[in-house]
Amino acid sequence: MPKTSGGAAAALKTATKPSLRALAKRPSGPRSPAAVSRRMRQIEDKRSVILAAALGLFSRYGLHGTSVDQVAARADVSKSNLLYYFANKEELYVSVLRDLLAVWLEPLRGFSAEQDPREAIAAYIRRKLVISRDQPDASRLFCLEMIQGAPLLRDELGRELRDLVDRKSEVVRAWVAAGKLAPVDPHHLIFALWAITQHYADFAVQVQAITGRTLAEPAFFEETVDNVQRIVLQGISAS
Amino acid sequence: MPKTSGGAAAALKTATKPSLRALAKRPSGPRSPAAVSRRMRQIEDKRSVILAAALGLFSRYGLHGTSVDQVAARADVSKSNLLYYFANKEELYVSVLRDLLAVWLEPLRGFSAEQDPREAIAAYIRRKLVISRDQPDASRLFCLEMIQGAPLLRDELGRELRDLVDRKSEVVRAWVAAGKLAPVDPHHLIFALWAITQHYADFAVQVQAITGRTLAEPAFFEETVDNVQRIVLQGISAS
DNA sequence: GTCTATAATTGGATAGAC
DNA sequence: GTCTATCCAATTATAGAC
Repeated sequence: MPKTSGGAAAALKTATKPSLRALAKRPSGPRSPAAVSRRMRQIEDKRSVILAAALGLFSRYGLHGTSVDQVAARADVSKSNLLYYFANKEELYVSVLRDLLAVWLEPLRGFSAEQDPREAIAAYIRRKLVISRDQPDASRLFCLEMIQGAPLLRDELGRELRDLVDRKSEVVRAWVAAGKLAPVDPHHLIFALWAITQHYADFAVQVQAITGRTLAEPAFFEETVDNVQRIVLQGISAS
Repeated sequence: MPKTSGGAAAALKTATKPSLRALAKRPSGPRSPAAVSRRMRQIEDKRSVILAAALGLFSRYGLHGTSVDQVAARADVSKSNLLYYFANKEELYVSVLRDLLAVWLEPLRGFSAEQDPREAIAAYIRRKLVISRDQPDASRLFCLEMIQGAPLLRDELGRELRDLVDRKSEVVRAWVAAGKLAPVDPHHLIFALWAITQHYADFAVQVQAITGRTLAEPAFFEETVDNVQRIVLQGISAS
């Protein structure tokens, strides 16, 4: 296997910092099979391990509350080795954030005017709560970044997020126009959906302090899905 | 006036660090009129200025993202002077947090079983949104602290918050039992109310990026109150 | 009470050997 | 690619004069 590493790997071998920096900037999407040499796999794997460790710490203690040393320790690499893969602390932080936005926006893409709104929204609530259960770190870091004014996501917020929300707002408007939904402002509806579902990740400590339970418990998870769906869809007025 | 400062002030004059430390620990509630000498007023005033400055910075950048120097600069005192009033950075931070919990819990106390649930909840939503509009810093810092696992509020969460929520949950249960409210779990309802109303403070940047508006605009504020009330009370299903 | 040093520590980042 | 050693900047906190 090592012998099969061809031109790409050889080229990478001579290249040191500069090419690695270029690599670092590429978003971690799927790559063309030809480019996936064994060496590049190792590099990507290590980057992933570091990114995962960084997410766990940044999401709890923030950028300034986390030291490079701590991330390195959790990823089981040395500090200087980490700084070989990421030029500096901020680049590491931004790399983590970048991967986040995709996860965050994904569920909303599902909405389309042909769907039944009640089913679509019920499904959306469940999907978001699954994320709050399985990826609370991602949710928390996103929240942290927002609270701080999202200095590093501001540009993307202005574009990607806004575009998506605008498109989905049209879907909601169409539902309302067709009489399939009570008259509600699309923006406020989307905010409500985001807020309630994220709450169970961001305020997990509070939820646990009050109820004594977490989404990790299947029974509590289902109970939560059911209640959130009912509140948003039916409201709480007596029928 | 200075001459009227009697025994209490004189006692304070000789006492230096120790007594000031003791003073620092006292929660900033109303004090007996006799104890409010002119000197103590000055001390309390200065503490308040520092606390306000600290809230503004901690709520944006967190404990570690804020330096004592920055707080001092914003409060218009020197760093060492600040450290005369607060033993260290953490004591300052905890002092800010302490004042917060009261603000945070206040609106919920209003609930009582005799009220009409729809009116009570509508009023609650408005009150919380007023806080999100007028005291977004408080909301954000509270959120920051929760995300980090509330290491400094954990104890109080376990008691004060839990007790209050338990009592108000009984009120909600009574409303449901009386058929005045659709069957909903009190905890999830309270979480939903908290989440949606806080969202406009904590995610203000996102709200602004998407809608181009803020709660500071009276029209947008009223529109928000109206939509949140409708979503929670009526739900979004077509009637 | 307030200020001017200054001590003491942490933590990000680099240099250079291997 | 990885490590050790080290530099350097930023900050917390204290000492001590006024």
